[in-house]
Amino acid sequence: MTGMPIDIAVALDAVVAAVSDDEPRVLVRSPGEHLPADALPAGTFDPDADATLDAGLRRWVTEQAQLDLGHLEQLYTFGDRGRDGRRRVLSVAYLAFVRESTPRAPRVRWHPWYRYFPWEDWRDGRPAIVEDAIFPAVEAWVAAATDPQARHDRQRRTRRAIGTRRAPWNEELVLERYELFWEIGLVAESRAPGPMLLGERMAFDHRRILATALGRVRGALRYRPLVFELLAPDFTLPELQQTVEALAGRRLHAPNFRRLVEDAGLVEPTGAARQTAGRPAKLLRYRPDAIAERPDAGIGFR
Amino acid sequence: MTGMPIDIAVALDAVVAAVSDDEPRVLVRSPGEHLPADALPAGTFDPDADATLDAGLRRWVTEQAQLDLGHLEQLYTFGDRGRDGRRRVLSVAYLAFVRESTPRAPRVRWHPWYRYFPWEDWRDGRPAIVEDAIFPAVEAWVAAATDPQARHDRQRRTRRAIGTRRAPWNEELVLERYELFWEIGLVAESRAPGPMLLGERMAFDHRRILATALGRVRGALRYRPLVFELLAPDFTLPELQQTVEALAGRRLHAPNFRRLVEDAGLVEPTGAARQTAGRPAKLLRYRPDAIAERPDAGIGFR
DNA sequence: GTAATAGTGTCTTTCAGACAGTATGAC
DNA sequence: GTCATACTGTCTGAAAGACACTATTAC
Repeated sequence: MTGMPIDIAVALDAVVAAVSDDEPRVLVRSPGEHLPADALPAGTFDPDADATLDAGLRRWVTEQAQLDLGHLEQLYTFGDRGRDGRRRVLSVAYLAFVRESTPRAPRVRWHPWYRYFPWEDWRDGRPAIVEDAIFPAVEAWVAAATDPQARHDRQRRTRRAIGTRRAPWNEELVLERYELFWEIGLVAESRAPGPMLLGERMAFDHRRILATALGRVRGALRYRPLVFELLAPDFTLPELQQTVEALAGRRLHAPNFRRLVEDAGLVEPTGAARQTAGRPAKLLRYRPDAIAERPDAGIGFR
Repeated sequence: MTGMPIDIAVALDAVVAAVSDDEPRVLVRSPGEHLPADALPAGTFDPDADATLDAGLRRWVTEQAQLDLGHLEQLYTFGDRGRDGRRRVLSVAYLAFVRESTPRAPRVRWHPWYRYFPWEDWRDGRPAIVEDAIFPAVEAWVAAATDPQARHDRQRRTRRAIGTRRAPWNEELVLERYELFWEIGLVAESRAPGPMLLGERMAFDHRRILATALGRVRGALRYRPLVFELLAPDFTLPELQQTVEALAGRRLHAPNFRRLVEDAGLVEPTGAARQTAGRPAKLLRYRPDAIAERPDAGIGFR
């Protein structure tokens, strides 16, 4: 009834994220033989070796990066035919967080996430690349549509992905933006890359997976206490804020951030303090019970 | 570097949802040979026949139910070893919406969603099953933990999944509840089912997939204009409200609902009206431009 | 003292929930 | 007129953003 069995190679791809020096970083394998550009840690799923997909993924990451993953969640399953030009047809992508970026292994490194997406970091205001490169290129693409209906569709898609005067830039639509740029030929991975290429390229469709991950992280930040997976057990409120800002890609208002976190009951003081250049900051720890009390506890900034 | 190719059978499972007569319904295959209980439409993914996972899924649903799907989104990929006791080890689940529940095919029927989850429908207040069956059973399970640490963990998990005085029932945690009941033996699919079994059973792990879907729908309702996929092109505001209530599993305040929908700019009047037993209701249509203007436009009820 | 960073109090706007009341149809 | 359903206006309270201000360190 459900057809003859057909066997397919299944890959597991890992987006392993950390934040250090206020910079979101992602674990990548450096280029080498068979690897034209940076690639995510990945491997084949072997059901005989691993009971679950999670377990298989953890095993590959340990093997390739000597790293034990903390929080792990499934991202998306990509199944385009010949998506990476090889035999593999299905790949299940996962998103993982680790507390520190110290562990290393040969051929693997922590790379700043925004090198692949320079247009996504608005912490110092709107990046020049948006004004100088993206808006003109996308506007030209919209204008190039001959059919009025097609032009209207492009207009709408553009407005959603990169905003306009009326519709502001939506920081969560990372994937929509990347796919738009891919289609227009603004990224090296495009089928027909144009003369101007944005950001660093990755192997296969790994930058698309990374875009999916960044969008997911930004959406989840508000609703779930994800950030704490990236911080040391003890941290200060400014450190927490800077980590959130790094991932959200924009600045937050410190007094309000403080109130949001405290009112949510997400943290408690340890009693100690951390030396800084100014007034010392109180050390805090995460209070896991918060999630039981308020099931949607996150840092509800807008 | 990424290991020898290993081939795996990949299944596609479809949760196809519709709302008719104020009742959320899901498309199921009726029991028969090789099918011990209701099952979701499903089939094997064949990359030679279908370029994408989506396309394969649409083909299977068309074949099994003579039904063309509208909106389709990926739900989750399940990969537990021997999850359905047969050879298949991976299954990619999708969620689809259709506007009407008219089309049919042999051995396939529209079944009320809440038959599988009677504890999820709070439209007429808290269901008796929650008070009479679920709370006692879960409390007994918590109390049965000998280790104090284990008891505390069970306590916390319970509080999150089904609430208490302080923590209210969270309508989105459908999967957490189902998994809790599965573990305690309150559903027929459990490894060790107890004497009391809640809701109708399904084949394989399909009820778990259905729980994932219901949780996803409830979460997405607030942020994305999903409901309109389930309604005829013209509809009244009360119809819209009842459809949302059916999926959310609870009643909403009509005046506020009206304001939320109108302020979001999600609908516009067609000019016509629908006859009812009282004052006629104005007919509306969905305004797709709303999503471009306010990218997070949904029906933001709490 | 100044500079630098951490932290507090309060005003204002926004928005969702409650509720009282009005409108328009069938009978 | 009554009944039933659709729709409107207004108050209220919670929460988030802006902003002015205070606190505690190093120098």
